[in-house]
Amino acid sequence: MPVFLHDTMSRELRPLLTKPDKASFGMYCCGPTVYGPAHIGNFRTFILQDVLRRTLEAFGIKVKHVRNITDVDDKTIRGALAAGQSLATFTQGWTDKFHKDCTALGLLPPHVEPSAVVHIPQQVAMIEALIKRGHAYVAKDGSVYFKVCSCSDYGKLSHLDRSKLQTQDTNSAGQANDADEYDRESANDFALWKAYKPEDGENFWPSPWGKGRPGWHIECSAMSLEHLGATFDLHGGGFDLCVPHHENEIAQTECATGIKGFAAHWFHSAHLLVEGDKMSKSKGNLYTLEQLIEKGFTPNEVRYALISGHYRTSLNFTLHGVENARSAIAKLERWVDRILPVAGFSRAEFIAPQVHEIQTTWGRFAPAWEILQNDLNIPGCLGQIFTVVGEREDPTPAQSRQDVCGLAKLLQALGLVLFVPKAEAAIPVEVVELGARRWAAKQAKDFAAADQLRKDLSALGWTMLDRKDGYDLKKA
RNA sequence: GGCGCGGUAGCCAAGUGGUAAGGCCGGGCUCUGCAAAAGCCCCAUGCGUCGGUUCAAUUCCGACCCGCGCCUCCA
Repeated sequence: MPVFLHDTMSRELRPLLTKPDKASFGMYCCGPTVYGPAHIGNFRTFILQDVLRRTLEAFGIKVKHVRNITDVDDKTIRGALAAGQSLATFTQGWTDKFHKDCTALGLLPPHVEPSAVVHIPQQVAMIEALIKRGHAYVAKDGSVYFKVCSCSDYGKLSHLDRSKLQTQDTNSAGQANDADEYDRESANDFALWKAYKPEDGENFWPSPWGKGRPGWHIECSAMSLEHLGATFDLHGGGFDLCVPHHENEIAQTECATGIKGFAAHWFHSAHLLVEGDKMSKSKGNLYTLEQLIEKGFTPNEVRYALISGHYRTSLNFTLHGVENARSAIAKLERWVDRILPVAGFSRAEFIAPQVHEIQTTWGRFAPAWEILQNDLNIPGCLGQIFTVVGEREDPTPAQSRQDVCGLAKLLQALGLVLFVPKAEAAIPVEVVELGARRWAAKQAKDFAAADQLRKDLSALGWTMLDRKDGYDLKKA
């Protein structure tokens, strides 16, 4: 059974397979706009795409994953000017930060990560093709707009009825949404090329229509065409990108190339709620990975929390949820630690990729793998993993070897890592000393003194966990 | 107005035409000088409401109630 995934356009579950004439499965994902730190909502989408890619690879499909960097648009230009930096310097800084977060979260680097700025010639060529074919027009100020009414099937992704396309009189900022003001023929038309304005500073590029910069939507069309061709296998992004971004991408590419069938499959992930609220800067609930690390969570725990809901259902991200993730991971680690000696594997072997190649079996985790392949049901898969973990009877060595291999492969598909060494806080000298004295008192059966020393330790914010043969000191 | 999503235990969250996975929390037990950790056990006769279809519905159909998203920059 192949991997099945819900497709936004056809609204049905469809198999994901490489075309017979293609060497790999082409997957394009709309990447970040690098004008600030990406927040966990952005990362939920990228992590889900990463799990999809890993799942396809675990299934044996060779994937070509393309995810762009949007490094020219209103926000990046505004940000660079405000920071007094060149656009390139400004966006490189945020790109580096993005890459650092991605690595921490266990995201595999895409095979190609195109920059919009680097692909401006391709965008200009595409706009020229659109004008030539009668799908775009040049406005008085030198801007170029896409003529939506020239594209008969515009809106097919989200099943918009073009005759009922309604553009509101005002936008969310309360400003008039008036076609005349923008020199557009229709308020539905969108910019392919934006003529230079003084507030753009030094950020402009030459074009047949004068200096200016590309519109946002054309960037993705040009980059996907360049790296995956006029048609490819899957296009992903957040649900909010459906309209208008992805509708526009379809229209641009299909009208420019004359080839229908832009992306064969559309993968959209639902948005995140934070503590029950929509995420927004004004509510102060817009977490970045860095903020969560400051709160003491690991990126691995954040990743677990972000994938613990189905991708088509909005997930309520809470701090409590990350704590749940931490407990769940710890439970998994304990189980693996218990079964590893039975299977004859070490922790290092469990984490090392060669273990995954030893056997092709999934052991008792085969059902979990089946569930994951059915519409990327990660919560269902995790539930099944814990069902196995909770089984009463201990497996035989042979069985546990298969289980270990199966679980290792499954965790690799989910991108979750066990036994991540945690940076333990340094233990102050006085705490070490108090601990030693309490242990001595306990050995001497002077329990009154031992209890007092425990109290002293907790007053300093430390707890002492006794084992048979010693003790651990932990920050409370 | 158009398109779409959801309502399952204290919280989070799967799933199925045949009587509710899993995680967290909570409770009990074992262990333990104490405390913790760990292990074991328990924890929804119920899946928004009301009808319908059915031998059987939380699962299908209809109506309704509630919450939400998009149509406007946004993962």
